[in-house]
Amino acid sequence: MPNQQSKLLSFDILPGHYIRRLQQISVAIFLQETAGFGITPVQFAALSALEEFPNIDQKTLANTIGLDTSTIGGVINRLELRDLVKRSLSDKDRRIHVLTLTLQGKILLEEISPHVLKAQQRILSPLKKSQHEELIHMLDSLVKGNNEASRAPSLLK
Amino acid sequence: MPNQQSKLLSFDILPGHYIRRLQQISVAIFLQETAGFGITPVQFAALSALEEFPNIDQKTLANTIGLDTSTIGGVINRLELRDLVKRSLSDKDRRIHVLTLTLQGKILLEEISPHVLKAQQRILSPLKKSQHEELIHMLDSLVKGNNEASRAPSLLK
DNA sequence: CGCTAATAGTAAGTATACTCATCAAATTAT
DNA sequence: ATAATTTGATGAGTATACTTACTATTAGCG
Repeated sequence: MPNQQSKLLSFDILPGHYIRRLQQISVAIFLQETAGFGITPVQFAALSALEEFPNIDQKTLANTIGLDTSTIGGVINRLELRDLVKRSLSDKDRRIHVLTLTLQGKILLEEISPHVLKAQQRILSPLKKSQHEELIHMLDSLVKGNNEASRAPSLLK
Repeated sequence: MPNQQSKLLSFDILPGHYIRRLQQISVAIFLQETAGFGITPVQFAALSALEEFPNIDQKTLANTIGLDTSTIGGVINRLELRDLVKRSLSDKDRRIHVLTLTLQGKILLEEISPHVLKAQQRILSPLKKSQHEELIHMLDSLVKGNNEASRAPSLLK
């Protein structure tokens, strides 16, 4: 367990610090387990979401996986360059770019899935099996309970 | 709670996805609560670590807060530009840049601390008080148990 | 019907966070 | 002591992740 001896806040006992470290670790394990595919966690989320909800636009995809429209543009660019995703202009609304998985995208998604699963199990491995559900439940509460904070306007001027 | 209907992996039930979302939310709340200071979570961790361990070098600081030496360079640059940190060459080993908090850095750290604390409480607010300890304990286990997986493993034990 | 407001996407700028390559300085090995 | 290796720091390159500003297009209202 963490210790606290300074009279000031010690960064290393703050939830925010744990969360940041855990995110770094989670990404590292994902990349290790899926090495050779050249896919990042965000790219996997994008492909996975497009498999579940085909023909959605960039804005909807961004909302689905929790990104803003600026970030999703770059993600889709990289996936399009590798022919994993097709981006086409909508006829009904020419502002909208409709997204679909290509055949290659679908194949990659199937091939990478067991490795992604293994990565997730590795991340949770320090916990007892009984704690896995508990953790997921808490993370779910935290994300849903703070959802509106996620893309709030910056007050840094 | 999450639902799962696709035959493939659904990204939104994976721990990695929750962790990434929680990190985004955690940063957003930190920036909201500390608006006006213009300090990021990583910069706060760096200042806080330098308060606790003065006169350490960049490599040690990087290990302490869980960054690699490339990333810490930029962080220190920005803090140095704002006169919050002083970087000086070591006499004993001229490869080493020794870091110290300036007076301004110490003052900022004191002033920002209550806001950081409030941010942490806000992040945890969707959980019951009794679950806070439990979550921190699990995050601690996950980070320590997977510590070597990260490319910037922390030396904090 | 035309003007205004809202919306989808892009672009530029900042800040993590990593990789690999490079450089200078220090340490180790022969 | 010189050569080989290791080490601390930097720089280039890639990928999130956000901001504000801007363009193009559509929708809403009088």
